[in-house]
Amino acid sequence: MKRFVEVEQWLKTHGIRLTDQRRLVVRRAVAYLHFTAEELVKDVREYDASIARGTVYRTLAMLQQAGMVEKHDFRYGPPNYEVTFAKAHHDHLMCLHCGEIIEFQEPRWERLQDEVAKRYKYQLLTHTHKLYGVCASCQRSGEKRLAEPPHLHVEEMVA
Amino acid sequence: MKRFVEVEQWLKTHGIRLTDQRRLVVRRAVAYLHFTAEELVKDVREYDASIARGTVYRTLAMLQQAGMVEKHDFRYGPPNYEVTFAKAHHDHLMCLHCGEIIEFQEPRWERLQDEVAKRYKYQLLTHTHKLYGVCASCQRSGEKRLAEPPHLHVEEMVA
DNA sequence: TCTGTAGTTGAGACTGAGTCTCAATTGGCT
DNA sequence: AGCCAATTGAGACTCAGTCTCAACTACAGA
Repeated sequence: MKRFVEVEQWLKTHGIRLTDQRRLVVRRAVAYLHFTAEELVKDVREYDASIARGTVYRTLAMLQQAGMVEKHDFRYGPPNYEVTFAKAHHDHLMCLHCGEIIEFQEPRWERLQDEVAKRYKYQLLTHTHKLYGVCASCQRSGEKRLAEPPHLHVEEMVA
Repeated sequence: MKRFVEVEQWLKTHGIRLTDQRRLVVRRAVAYLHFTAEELVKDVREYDASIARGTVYRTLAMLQQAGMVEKHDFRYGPPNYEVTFAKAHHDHLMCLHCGEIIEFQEPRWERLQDEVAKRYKYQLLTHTHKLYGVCASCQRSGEKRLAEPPHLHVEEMVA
């Protein structure tokens, strides 16, 4: 992971005032790949029990605004956040059994999209493209039950 | 719209027991293009004030299960339901200013999807593909404010 | 380094959307 | 017509997220 100073610098240049709470939220966020707001709330509270839930939500909204994280509505459970800082655009493929999320790029899509937008005279701003299926290993284990919301592992705090 | 008898017949063959409440919910649902659960609750209550909110949600879940409606998570507000009874697969293009939703088909996508799924050895089940932008008329009127959840018009009860 | 102030925070009440429970009711097979 | 499993209404409950406001704090400027 990038030195954290870089991220802080970047936040400052985006007019974001740095507080201890924000530093913590951002640090913990970058330690994840995908996470839900509530998971992050729980996680940061292990480092600072007094941090308010509202603060986490506010910070996430701010980071999203600044383009550092993206909010994704997957099919099950609450929205998932993803840190996209210095990351190329990609779409998602999700396993409905184990909740695994694969990110992939497919430039040919982007072209088709532009075509569709032109067809309807839309000025395209964003898009979401999500594929849902069953991953190879779940196919093998032949599980029957349907997806729980994807589960995350807590990693160590980034220095 | 199709004669309602047809729809009822179809429900029966899908093992769905017909009750007055279900008949009402289904009739009102097919009167819309896209609607949210709460909009439908409010709407059916104009015909039967005593209908329980839970009944509407249960019926929607059932119709979804049976493949008669689809649930879409658009970017703003609660999920949107769409009656897909006897309707070909399509994706969506939404205007972030006025909430207009355009349905379009793009078979070339389906092929690309299969390719991606194969690449990761996924068995593909479904997908969602949503484009967001600004429609031609909103571009002209140059509105600044961002999307309210799409707004619906209540149509007359289908006979 | 100090200060003023606009921006940020914690706490907790509040909201919206959806789920659950359970006793009472009902559809539809026989 | 009678039976009983499925369905319903009512309302309590949950979960995720928002809002309010007094107290606190980052940081630009003196």
